[in-house]
Amino acid sequence: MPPCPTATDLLLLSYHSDIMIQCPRGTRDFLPDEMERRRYYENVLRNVAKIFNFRETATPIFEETELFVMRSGPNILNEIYAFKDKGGRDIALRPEMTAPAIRMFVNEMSNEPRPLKLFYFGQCFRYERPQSGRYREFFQFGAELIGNANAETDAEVIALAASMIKALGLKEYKIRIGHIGILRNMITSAGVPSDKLPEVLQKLDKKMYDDARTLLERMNISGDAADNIFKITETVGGKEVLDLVSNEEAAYLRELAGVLEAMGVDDIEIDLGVVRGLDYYTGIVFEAEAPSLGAEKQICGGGSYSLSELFGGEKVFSTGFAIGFDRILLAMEKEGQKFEGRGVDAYVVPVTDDVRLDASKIVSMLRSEGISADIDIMRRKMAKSMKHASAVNAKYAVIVGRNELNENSVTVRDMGTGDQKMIKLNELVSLLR
RNA sequence: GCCGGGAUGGGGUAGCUUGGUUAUCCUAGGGGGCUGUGGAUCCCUUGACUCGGGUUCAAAUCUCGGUCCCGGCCCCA
Repeated sequence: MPPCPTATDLLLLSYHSDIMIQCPRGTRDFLPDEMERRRYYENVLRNVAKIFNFRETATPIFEETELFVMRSGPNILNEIYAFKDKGGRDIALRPEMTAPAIRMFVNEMSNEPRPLKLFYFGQCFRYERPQSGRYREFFQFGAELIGNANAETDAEVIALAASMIKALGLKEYKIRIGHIGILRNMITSAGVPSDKLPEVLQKLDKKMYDDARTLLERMNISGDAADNIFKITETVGGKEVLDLVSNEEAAYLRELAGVLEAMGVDDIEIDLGVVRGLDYYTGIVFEAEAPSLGAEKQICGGGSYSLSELFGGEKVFSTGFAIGFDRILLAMEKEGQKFEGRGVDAYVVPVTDDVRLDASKIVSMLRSEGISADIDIMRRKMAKSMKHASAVNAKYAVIVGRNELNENSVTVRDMGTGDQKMIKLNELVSLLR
């Protein structure tokens, strides 16, 4: 190992260094084209949220580590970026945004008129092995509806998620809705003591039916009852599948399906076998997946929960979800959805060097009128500037030459069609607009 | 954390099995010609073997390790 380079060494190196620094594992740079695309779709999501009267919030990118441990348990420490800051505080980059949103609600919004309809967009961080659709820095779009535990609340949130996916233009996807209590209720009424419930649920979640069967046999559950439980675990379909179960959770889902139908949300399935490991989930659970994505195909996950009392607030029911922005963009790309960048509206081309100041005045005038405009600053010759205008996808070339200026005019060339004409300077803005 | 496949100019690639001249081609970037007009064409030019060790007279090529990417497992709050 060579000695640490001094500042001077680094300065010398920086002149032309062989050392290349790359993005840290699992992170990405976004170049202008990609960024334009991302911003566009971010705003599609924002607009849908606003139409549903959800309002945008933002919380810090890092929080006290304890916040996430409270929500998800100490094991989460293995999977997040957590560290001590220079003041000795335990800090973590946020791995999700529901806990921060509820913290914000408890701290600062608990007296706001209910319901609260909040949404947010931002990056989260998880220390996991990256693969397709899974990054260490990733972007989530999320929403929380804090108010009441009822079917209208849940329907509002599910309708929002469904509208967002639709608005993005994704074609192949499935939204499944389940209720955390259906299986639980069934299993306990079959005679499983409640302290054994988590163990059984875990086996079912991992589809280890043989293990589950021996477990149930040990508790004197009949083979028929076990078979019935396994069947329900696997059942997904339209709302008619709810007829297979007669508990109150099924009745709730039926009511929810009715509200969704009234709202025109028709692209959902009922999944009777939903299981969640964490116990702050109180009712419905839903998720969306895009089959084109392979192993990391879940693009949206949500449900109703009660977290606020964990963070020192009153007990409030909420329903929320998060969309995996990177994944859903990836799915759209795989479906062949193209995004066309806009390019600059006007590219100002001085014909000769002696008109550059006049060209600068013109580009400046266009900008002050709110027209995106650019000008040759490489001191290129005219032909090269035209070539450049074409390369940067300019809509119009504004050609500034001595002939034009003598008539108080410029030549405007439509770079798409090649048509061009000379027009007076005072008509330029209205023509470009 | 585990299993497997990869990494060659800014982007896309040939070469690797069988080590051997100046590392192939396309594209992109910069400059120039066609002498006030882009997408065409021609000329010049910039620019790469992921990093480190080993084997060898000689390594992009063989070998070991690191890093990063990709597919899958685990996890998925």
